[in-house]
Amino acid sequence: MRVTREQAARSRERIVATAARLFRERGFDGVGVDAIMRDAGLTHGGFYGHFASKDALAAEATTRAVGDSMRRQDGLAGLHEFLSQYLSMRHRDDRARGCPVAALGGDVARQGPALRSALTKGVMAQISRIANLLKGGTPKARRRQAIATYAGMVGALVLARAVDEPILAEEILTAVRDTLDDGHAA
Amino acid sequence: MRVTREQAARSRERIVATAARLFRERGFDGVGVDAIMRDAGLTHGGFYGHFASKDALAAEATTRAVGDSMRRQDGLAGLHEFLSQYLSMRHRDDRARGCPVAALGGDVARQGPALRSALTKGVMAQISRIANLLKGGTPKARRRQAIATYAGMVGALVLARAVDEPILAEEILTAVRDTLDDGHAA
DNA sequence: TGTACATCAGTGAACGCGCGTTCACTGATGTAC
DNA sequence: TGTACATCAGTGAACGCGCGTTCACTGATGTAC
Repeated sequence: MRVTREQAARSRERIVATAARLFRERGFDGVGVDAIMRDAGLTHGGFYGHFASKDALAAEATTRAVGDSMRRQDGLAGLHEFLSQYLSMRHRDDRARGCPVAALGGDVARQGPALRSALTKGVMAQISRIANLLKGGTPKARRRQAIATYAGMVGALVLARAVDEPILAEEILTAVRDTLDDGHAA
Repeated sequence: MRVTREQAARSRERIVATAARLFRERGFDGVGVDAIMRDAGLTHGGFYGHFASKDALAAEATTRAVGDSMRRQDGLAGLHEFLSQYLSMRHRDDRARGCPVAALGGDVARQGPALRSALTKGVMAQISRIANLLKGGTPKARRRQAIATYAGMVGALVLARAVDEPILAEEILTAVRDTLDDGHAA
């Protein structure tokens, strides 16, 4: 049955938000169109009224995830707070709402160009933001340090998630957090 | 037709080696049993004479990839050489023979326990090796620094591969290489 | 050492299932008068 | 404002394809005598 135009827009919205969550949680190949639609409270047949393909949704969902992720950081006071939130067991165990670069970075190289482009924008935005949080040195040095900091963060999260022992995961997160904090203070 | 026992052992060997390569290149879900068997010069029907399941092969192939990766480092002189090899565009563009942790780390959390365990062993071995290459400080401090170094390496590689602009990829690799080299020298 | 039979590595067709996509249909919404 | 018709968001069945797995079969190897 037909629904209000406004309600249809809300449906589309819900599909994108659900996909942004599920793709991060289970990967692009780990979630089907039917799972997304069911989670959004619809049936899978209606999907193609909203999107041209699963790939098209994936690109839009990735853009959404990146945007949400950046917006979430707006409330953070500084790099120290950012680090301790990013490098936490809570973040490790919450792929669905966590950093899309860490969650999807490994897969994205095998996906379409739209998707890659969306994630690349996320990487660039994140580097710029970290660079702005750094103090002292030339802009060039700050950018270099921002890249190294972000790489350490993403690597630590990937490692902490890959490893099957929570104690080791925690050790990794703590070691990188402390090291980056030190480097920042110095 | 039946073949020599020796030849059968070589077949099995070839399947594992092929899988270790293809899984890193395209991910676990990106390669089918038939593709692996074809690449190994066999037909897919014979697969289950060698392995209980695709998952069982994946675990063995991951162990193999980790072992090969560690063995490859034996010839390296020190951390500086290791860093410049790991953080190179050549490594970025050669998933198939590169670091299995960077190639599979993102996927492994959604896979079976045998696979995760294989990759966890790789992470632990790599951390120990880097710690041994470091000089000065307590063993505890060296381990902490080794973890931070490894996280930076893995993160840099993941980012460089995720990003769709080679110039940015190179900038990331160089920035992390320089930063880690500096930290090591200091 | 030679012969006869059992074994079993590898082949290729087939099965079942899930997934992306399509399509005819429904019935409430939107629009023209 | 009310009525009649067109539109179209959403439904649910169906299609085609690929993939993991199974299986009957082949014929060379391994073994027992």
